[in-house]
Amino acid sequence: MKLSTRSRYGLKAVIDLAIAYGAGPVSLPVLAGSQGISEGYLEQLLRELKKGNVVDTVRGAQGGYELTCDPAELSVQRVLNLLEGSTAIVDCVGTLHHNCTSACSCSARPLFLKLQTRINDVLARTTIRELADDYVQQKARGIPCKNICEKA
Amino acid sequence: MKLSTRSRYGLKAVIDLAIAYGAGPVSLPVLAGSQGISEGYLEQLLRELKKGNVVDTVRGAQGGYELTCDPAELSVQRVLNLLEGSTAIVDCVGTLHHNCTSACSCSARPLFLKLQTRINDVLARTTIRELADDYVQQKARGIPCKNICEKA
DNA sequence: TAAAATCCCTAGTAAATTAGTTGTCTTACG
DNA sequence: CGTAAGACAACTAATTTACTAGGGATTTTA
Repeated sequence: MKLSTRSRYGLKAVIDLAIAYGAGPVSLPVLAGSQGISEGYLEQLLRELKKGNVVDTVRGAQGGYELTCDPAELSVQRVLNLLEGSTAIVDCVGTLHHNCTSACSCSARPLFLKLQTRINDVLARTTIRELADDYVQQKARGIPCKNICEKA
Repeated sequence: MKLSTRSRYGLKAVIDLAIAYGAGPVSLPVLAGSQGISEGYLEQLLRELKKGNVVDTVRGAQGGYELTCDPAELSVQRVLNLLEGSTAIVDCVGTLHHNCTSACSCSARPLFLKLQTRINDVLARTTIRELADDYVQQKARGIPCKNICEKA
């Protein structure tokens, strides 16, 4: 059930781009530096997002990445689908072809369907803009860290 | 985001045990045969469930596995937590210790928390009894397979 | 009491996935 | 032209997943 680092890194990069939306492209070194990860790895993720038409690129000096649309119009679902390949928890409830020959007689399928519906609901309703706004506001208010960062 | 086969096999085995609840233990060969998987593999999963006190065992001939409690009192969450180790989508929203040092300044954390809440909600509210009942009824009515099993 | 049916446990392994790294090429700005 | 950027492919290392193998312990039953 874990979300891959691909998804986590990629999603955060998209949020960074949302914050910079309208202010010109952001370069890979800046995006990677913001998360402290390698440029090579993040580049792969951004390329997937470009293929999916979520980001656009500007080559050459002063170039970089930028969102193709307003963050308010961009759902988390769309982003994660590109990064993760699919957001289905089991193949037999995904939108694409599946290869479970016993889906109809599967005792756990009702659960899977219910779970998937709830997950899709959150992912489809949540926009990148919301996440970016939350983040900016949180930073502005300087909310202190309470018990969250403690290691066990 | 995928659920492992551990979870799928293990969960289905628990549903099988729920259907047989009160009628004596069910042996490993029967449980494994029901899903067409190897006994050795399923045994590992059942052992985890035993450790977690979800199933009990009876050794020797006519022995097998049985649920320790009424399926109506058994949540899917408890079962999956044992099989999957944790049902957290990212470590920083799990109940156990996590090692993300920047959880407090993480731009995607609000999403993760919301998602996890919805997932936990479904998992905690859904009982094994419900799944078993659904399954038994579906079988009894002989609902035909509509478009679900077609391969793409 | 011996044989058969069960669960118990550890260790190993093969395949797949994840998480990267490296290096070369292309494009554009100044 | 030189430098700052992205584009792309290929390779690798580490981890996780999904098993398999095989012997041991316990209980029933003939």
